[in-house]
Parts: sequence; structure tokens; C-alpha cells
Amino acid sequence: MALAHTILATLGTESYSGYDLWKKFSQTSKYYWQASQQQIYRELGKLEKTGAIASEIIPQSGRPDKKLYKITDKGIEILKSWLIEPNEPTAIREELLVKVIAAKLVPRSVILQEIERHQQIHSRKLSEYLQIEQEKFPDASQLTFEQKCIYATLRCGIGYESYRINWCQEAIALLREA
Amino acid sequence: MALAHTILATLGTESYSGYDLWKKFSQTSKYYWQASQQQIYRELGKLEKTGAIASEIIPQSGRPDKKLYKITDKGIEILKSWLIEPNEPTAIREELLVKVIAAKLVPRSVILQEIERHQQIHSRKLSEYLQIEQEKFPDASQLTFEQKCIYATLRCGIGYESYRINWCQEAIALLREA
DNA sequence: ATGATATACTAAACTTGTTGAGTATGTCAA
DNA sequence: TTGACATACTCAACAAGTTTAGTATATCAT
Repeated sequence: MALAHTILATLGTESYSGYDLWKKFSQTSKYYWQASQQQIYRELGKLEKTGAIASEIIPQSGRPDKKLYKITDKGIEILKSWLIEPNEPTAIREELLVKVIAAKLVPRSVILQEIERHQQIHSRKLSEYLQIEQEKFPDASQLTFEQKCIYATLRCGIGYESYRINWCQEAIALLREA
Repeated sequence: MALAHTILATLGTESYSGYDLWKKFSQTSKYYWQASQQQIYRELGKLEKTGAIASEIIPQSGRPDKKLYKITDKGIEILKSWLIEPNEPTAIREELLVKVIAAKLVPRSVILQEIERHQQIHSRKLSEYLQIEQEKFPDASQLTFEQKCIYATLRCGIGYESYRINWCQEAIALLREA
């Protein structure tokens, strides 16, 4: 459901082609929504059928033609009515914790190393996000409302990675003891 | 993929019927995996077909018969080989953040109230988890390895809810300012 | 000149997650 | 005695997410 709304929200600010949307999702939108190229193209097709977005073919020389999508008035209405509906918090599905539950079946080092590996992945993401924060949001008090909204999603990403790192450290300490 | 492994991991300790597994998932397993009754029954059917689990029908008087499932040697092997494979961290899909990105389309109070609502939901879960911690894990140093593994998943749940509450507070403060 | 990478999109099979209906029995409270 | 709730399971349709393959052109490094 929400991929459609994420696309509508992104097209609310600016027009994008499917390919550009995918790049946007791989870069800026990754703090809150992850989607593959295929998913985005399929969703764009559906959204165009319902009339929430409209496309225009942009011919390009030397490159394949582009389909530039923009949101329609109907799309904005769909987005607005979704915004005022409450939604449930995300369901938790954490593979790493399933592994922890089944840990006794394999040598202890297997799980400990996997937790450490995850910690490193999250550490790398955290430093990336902190760098973006320094570069793009050096002074939060100077931001417009729209910029604050984007900054809030970055802060959520920072909080998430920090929480993951902390848990990994705690779990390693807890499970390493004899 | 991982629902099958979560079921196998749960059946690794004790035999369960589909209904009991669902209750277990709604209670203890909820810190790391959420699944509906229908999903569990379907997955059990698949797992039995592949021979990872075996069922035994338990006749009951006054109640419908029970299908008690237990893990097979093949199931344990499947679980073990999954455990030693690395896995990627969970993809982030946070509807609330999509709403924050599109916030400018509706009055500011709409988003602020929704964030507050989420904060309350997470606060309720956090106090529930903290109470379970006090009751079941008063002294972490006294636990066996298996108990520590379960405790680690509870700590993850506590960390998650705390991170969500903190972010909600931060976001409300950030977005409330003029 | 060969392969890797980037642009730009389409198609389809498959798995996973959600939603709703249906079957059948028992307990407990209003 | 009627309805709500709990036990215990099956089936089916649909939406969302994953995986793989394909079309076509351009740049860049080895």
C-alpha cells in the first residue's frame, strides 16, 4: 500500500522518471522506504492506470526515451486522504533475532560473528548519515518546515542505526560470557 | 523465507500445534517476528510437504482435533545451514516517515497528532516489555545461555521501542516550531 | 575489442503478507 | 438464550516484495 503513497509523496515535490525515482529511493528515501527498480516500475504503471499520476515521454538522443511522471490532482487527493488516516506501527521482522533464538544449534562464535558483522554494517550507515547531517543540516533552527520534515527522516535513520549498534554491542557482551 | 526458519526455531525447543504457535508468536516471539494465523498454517503445510516437520493428530474431546507438529532431523539440518549463512539487515519501511515527507499537504496538527499517537503505542509496549524484564529476567548474570538468547531478543524489543519514543519526541519538538 | 558500468524500461514467475469467509464445538456472562 | 470469546483448522483471492531475464544504447577502462 505505502509504496504507492511514497511515490506520490516524492512526485509531490518534483517530476521523476522511473529510473530517477529508483535512484532517489536508493539515496535519499532509504531512511524510510526501500524498493527495487522492478517494484517502482510496476507501481508507476498501476498509479497511471488509476489516474493518480500522468506520464510524458521525453525523447533523448543517444539514450532510451524517458517517461517523466507527474502527480495529478486526483493523486494529490489520494495522498491527502491517506495522510489523515491513522496507520499502525511497522511490524517487526528481524532475521538476526530468529538466529539468536536458534543459536544453541551452532557454535557460539557463528552467532557472535554474525552480530558483529551487522554491527559493522550499521556503523558504516551511521557514519554516512552523520556526514550527511553535518553537510546538509548544520543548523536545524534555520530550516524551513519542508526541510525540517526531511531532516526528521534523517534523524530517524540516525536513531535507528544507533539503536542497532547498541543492541549488537549489548548482545555480544551478554552472549560471550560463559 | 524467515517465517519458515522462525517456526523451525520455535519447534526446535518444543512441539506445537498451529494454533499454539500462533499464540506463541502473538506473545513471546513478537519482539522479533510477527505473523498471522493464516500465514502460520500455510507455512506449516509447506514445511510438512518438504519433510522439515512432521505432524501427529491429537484427538480431543469437546474440542476440534489438534495437529501437533515437531521438527524432523531434516528440519534441524535446514535450520542449521540457514544459521551459518550471513543475512542482510532488515529493509526499512516506515509509513510514518512517508507521512512526514508529505506533511506539507495537510495541516501541521494532523502529522503531529499521528506522531503522538505512535509515541503512545510505543510507550505502552515499552512498559509491557520492562515489566516482563523485571518479572522474568531480574538477574541477567544468573541465566543459562539459552535464557540469555531469549533475554537478548527482549532487550532488542526494549531498545526498539525506546528508539521510536525518542524519535517521536524529537520529531514533535522539531516540527512544532514555527 | 572486450567487459564493466550506466541509462531506461518491460515482462513474468514466484514467494510472502493481508484480508475475509467458512466449519465446528465449548464456556461464560448478560 | 443470545452473543461474545476461545479453541482449532481450511480455503481462496489479492497485494506486495523478490528474482531473473530480456531489449537497447553509450561511456570508460583494461
